[in-house]
Formats: sequence, C-alpha cells, structure tokens
Amino acid sequence: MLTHEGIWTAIDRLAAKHGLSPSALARRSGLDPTAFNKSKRCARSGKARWPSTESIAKILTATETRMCDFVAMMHSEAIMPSRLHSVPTGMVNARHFDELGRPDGDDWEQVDFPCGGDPAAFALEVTDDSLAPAFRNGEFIIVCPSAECRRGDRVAICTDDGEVLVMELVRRTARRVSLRSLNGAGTERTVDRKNLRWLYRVAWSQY
DNA sequence: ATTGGAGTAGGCGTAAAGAG
DNA sequence: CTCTTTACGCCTACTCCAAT
Repeated sequence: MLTHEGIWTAIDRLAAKHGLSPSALARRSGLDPTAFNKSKRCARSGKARWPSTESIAKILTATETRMCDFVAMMHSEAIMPSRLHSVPTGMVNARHFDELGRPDGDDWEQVDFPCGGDPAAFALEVTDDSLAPAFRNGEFIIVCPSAECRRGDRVAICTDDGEVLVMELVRRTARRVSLRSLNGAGTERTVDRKNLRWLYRVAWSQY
C-alpha cells in the first residue's frame, strides 16, 4: 500500500543511498532544490502533500532506480540495521553461514549504515565487477532474510555445493528455482530446491 | 573572524486539473 | 467558463560547516 509517509521515506532513502540530501537529489533530477523540503511535505492546513508521478519518474531516472526497488524502500523490510555484518562477495561461501543461514565465522566485519531495521539482515561487499552493471565494485548489497521474494527480485542464494550467489529470481516452482545472472549476459541457471539451503531477497544496496 | 556553499523553512505566484 | 485545489518553482532569510 502506498502511504504518504512511505513515499517520502523512500525519497529520503533513495537520496541517502546515492550519498545525497533530498535537496541535492531534487537538483540532480532537474527539480527545484526545495521540492523535497520537509516543510513542503504537508500543507499549512496539515494536509499531506504528495510528490507527483512526474517528480518520482525524474528521480528514478536520475538515479537509474527501478520502480520496484523504489517501492521496496517504502516498506519496513527494506530498512537496514544501523550496524550489519558484512563479508566480501569475492570470498563468501556457505561456511560463512550457520545452519539457519545466519552470518557465522570470523571473516565478517561490522559496517555502519544510516538507518535501523531488520535484525536478521546482513551485507555483502562487492569486491569485483562480476555483478556489474547491477552492482558496482565497492557497493554493499543488503540482504534481508525476512523479506518476501517475488519474480524479478534480486536475491542471494546458498546452494548445497557451498556456493553463495547474487542473481535475479526468474521463476520459482515447487521443485526448482530459476535465476538469471546480473552481469548483463543474461545467463540462466536452475537450482533444485532440495539443493538450495536458503534464498533471501536483496532489499537494498549502498555505494 | 570571515566567506562561500549547501541545505532548509516558509511565503508567494503559477499552471494544470477537476468540479460545478 | 469560473472557481478551487494542488504540486511545484522562485525567492528570501536563516543555519551550519568547511575553507581561508
């Protein structure tokens, strides 16, 4: 459901994700720098003011953000804890997780993020270009185990072979999960569900 | 201490859309 | 057509902070 608070929260989060203030995001998008001022989010009468679809379209274009990712920022499951466990994508594998799919071992580092939320979330630090253009080298991928996964979502999976992969969820049946690579090649991969330890949604990324 | 830039609050005007 | 509503741009004033 769209709420006034949710949409403004998403704008704030989108700005923060790109290291911008709301006014800087507005300026970059070709809008007036004051367009997203907190003082303009409610009329003097107290009535809620909503950004136009045109403004939303402009900030999504300026930040190369998909609508589904923007919508995810409105909801609580997309909120990051203030301090997350993080491990580089170049070294991550099944031994970094316990039997319940929680971060485990000594390789995890603590990384601070600007807001709090899902206590089960963890971060993967992108350390190469294997996930480009979806995720850049140096970017942090925030994985939320409690978030529901849908077709088209970016997900992190752990297989029985010990692989941990970040891909796009293409299809999920009772027996199999189909995934697509994020590196632009569009390579598809199917994993039997019995060989899948866990599948979590990528709710957020931050550079 | 001064200066300049960024960010924000708030007032006002404008254009577009909807209602009557 | 007129009136009302609403989002947004323009503008000024102010605060904060870093650089000089």
